[in-house]
Amino acid sequence: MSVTLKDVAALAGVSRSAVSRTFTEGASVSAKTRSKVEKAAKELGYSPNALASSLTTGRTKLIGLISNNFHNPIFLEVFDQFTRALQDRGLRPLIVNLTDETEPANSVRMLRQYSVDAAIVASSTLPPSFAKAFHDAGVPVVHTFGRSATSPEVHVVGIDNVECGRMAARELVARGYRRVGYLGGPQDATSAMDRYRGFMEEVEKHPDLKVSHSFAGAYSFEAGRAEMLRLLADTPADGYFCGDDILSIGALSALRDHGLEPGKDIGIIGLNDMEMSRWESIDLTTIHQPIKQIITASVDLVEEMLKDPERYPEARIFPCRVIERGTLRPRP
Amino acid sequence: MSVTLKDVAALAGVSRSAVSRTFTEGASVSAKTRSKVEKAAKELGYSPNALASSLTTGRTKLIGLISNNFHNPIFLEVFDQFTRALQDRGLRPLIVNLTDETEPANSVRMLRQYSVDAAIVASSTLPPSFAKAFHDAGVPVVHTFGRSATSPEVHVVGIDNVECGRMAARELVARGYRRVGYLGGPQDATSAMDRYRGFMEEVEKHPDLKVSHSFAGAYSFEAGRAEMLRLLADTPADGYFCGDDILSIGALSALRDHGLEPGKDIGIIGLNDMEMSRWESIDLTTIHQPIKQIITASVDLVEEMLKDPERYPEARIFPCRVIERGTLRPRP
DNA sequence: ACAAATCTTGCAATCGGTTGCAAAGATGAG
DNA sequence: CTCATCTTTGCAACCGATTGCAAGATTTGT
Repeated sequence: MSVTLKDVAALAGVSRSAVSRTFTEGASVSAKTRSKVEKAAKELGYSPNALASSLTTGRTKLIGLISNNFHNPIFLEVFDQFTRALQDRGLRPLIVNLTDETEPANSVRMLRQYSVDAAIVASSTLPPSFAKAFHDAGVPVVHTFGRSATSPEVHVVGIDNVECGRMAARELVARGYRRVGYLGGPQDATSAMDRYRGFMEEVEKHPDLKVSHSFAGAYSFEAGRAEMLRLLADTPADGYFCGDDILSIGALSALRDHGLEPGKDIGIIGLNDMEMSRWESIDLTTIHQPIKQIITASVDLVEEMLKDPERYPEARIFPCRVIERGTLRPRP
Repeated sequence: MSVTLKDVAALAGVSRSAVSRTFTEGASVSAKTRSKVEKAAKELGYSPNALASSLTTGRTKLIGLISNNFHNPIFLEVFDQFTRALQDRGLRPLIVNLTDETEPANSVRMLRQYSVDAAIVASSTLPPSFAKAFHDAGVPVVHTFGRSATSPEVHVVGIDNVECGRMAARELVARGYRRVGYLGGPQDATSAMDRYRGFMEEVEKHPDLKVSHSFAGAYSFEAGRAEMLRLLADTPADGYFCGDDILSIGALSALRDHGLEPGKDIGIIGLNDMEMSRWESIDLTTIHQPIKQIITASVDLVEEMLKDPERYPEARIFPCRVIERGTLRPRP
């Protein structure tokens, strides 16, 4: 079958310990032994069994990557970045695709069975308690795109959703929209509610505004489109903050169906700045979320937790900024 | 730290073997022992260490999932389906994100270090030799979206790309397009070349047709758009087969920029039928690739290989069909 | 109630590595 | 050249499980 430590040791004429040591960083082996071992290893095509060694070292370099967002195209970018960032640092992503029914306890158990060194919960819709379940089970965890808090119970990396809500509201107001609406993600998503809070907080400073809000059933094209179609059937607002680019794109599709020109007849501002928003046919004005930095920071935190598991939970919140494109009328 | 077999055995007052046996299917344990053990296990919150047991059983239930397609939105659907299909059967996906430089040897080594039970290469752009490298290293492998062959060297699941090329050509001809073009993916992608072959084979039956072809730099929106813009600068064809929906969508964007109406001025037929193609603003006529069936079949094959590693390589090829939408003029 | 057949159970070896410890070897100072 | 010091090495125990085997416990048949 597969070649083991013992085989290499036999061929090289040294003890198993010697072989083990040549493959572990910073162990004491003479140059002579090392070269004998390396020669034998190459000859046999040996490579150490990571799982077996994890038994004694207690480190698997496996990182659980948990998400429930397999329908928002932004998550392909997220997975791309996460998987690369992890493997660049010698860590291996073990994916968990949360379906609606899966309860936290299940994923926690599963990831513990595989002795993951840490877990990353990548979702803006899961509650802080979900991430906390890992922490409580002794699995270091960072909640990426999680709810920001001044004293979080687990590491959180993401943006200030409330502030983004305000930012969007300010932007609509500054461009002279007077009937403004919030079109958010599902009401049980923490991100949707936080963005809503910020939005309302800001618009309430302007008593002359007419304000409305509604929530789509999911962060998806279809949900955004359906919700906007519903709004258009009645008296719509003239400027909307859509809680996510994919909702915005759905909403844009609804507008065009009604022969309305986005940015002229009705304004839309999104959130995320995903690749697609840049497409000429979409050209969405949106709030940029610095995905790359967020992911790098998340993986940084994972590494730091591996060094010091007792590390005090921290929130790393990144600033967002408005990206000017074609779906809002210009500032006066 | 974490609770082990021994702890449970001690608390339950039985041997370690007894505990192990209550947790392994079909082992011989009396009802009495079993209940004692289960009680103790629950009390301690014990769950067996999958990695430790893999040492003796030789099964990790880890499946390597290897891809280089992190920019085509269809792959979010693919990942969604794969991860669910695997975890529904108690298997765990270990992701490898192939960047351009990564050579096969690296991923093979890495996955062997983690003793994956099998590997799935999910890519239409990688050559058969890539998948074969896993096979040669003793890792059971299935190449999903791989090149179909009558006697493949490894399991292949996918579609007949040559036939899809023919199908697209027939469709264009039947609808009266006389100047037809192939706009394919990168030339080093096997799928792009196979689709090209089929397309040419079919159009060459009609000597009166004017035929052209070109290849985009990647399977991406930007590449499709760029290539179509280039074509429009000269004398474009009147009907195109774009080798992938995302290329098509890029091409459509280029057409609209030039004030051309897809389906009227210039016809486009894609391949994949990804979610986005259904969007009203895109409404792409395309060849449907049965992703779900392909993935289910791939995971089926994985399971069968686990039972019988010597299984003879097999190609499972699924039929495709044209989905009529708005980017080709109707058949006469 | 007894022998034979069938179940259960614990012992101990094993999977592929790692690591503390003490002995052996190398190096340097005097 | 001797002794003290620092490296290198192999032994053996261990990580957390599984499993063949033989002994002990139960069940079954008569």
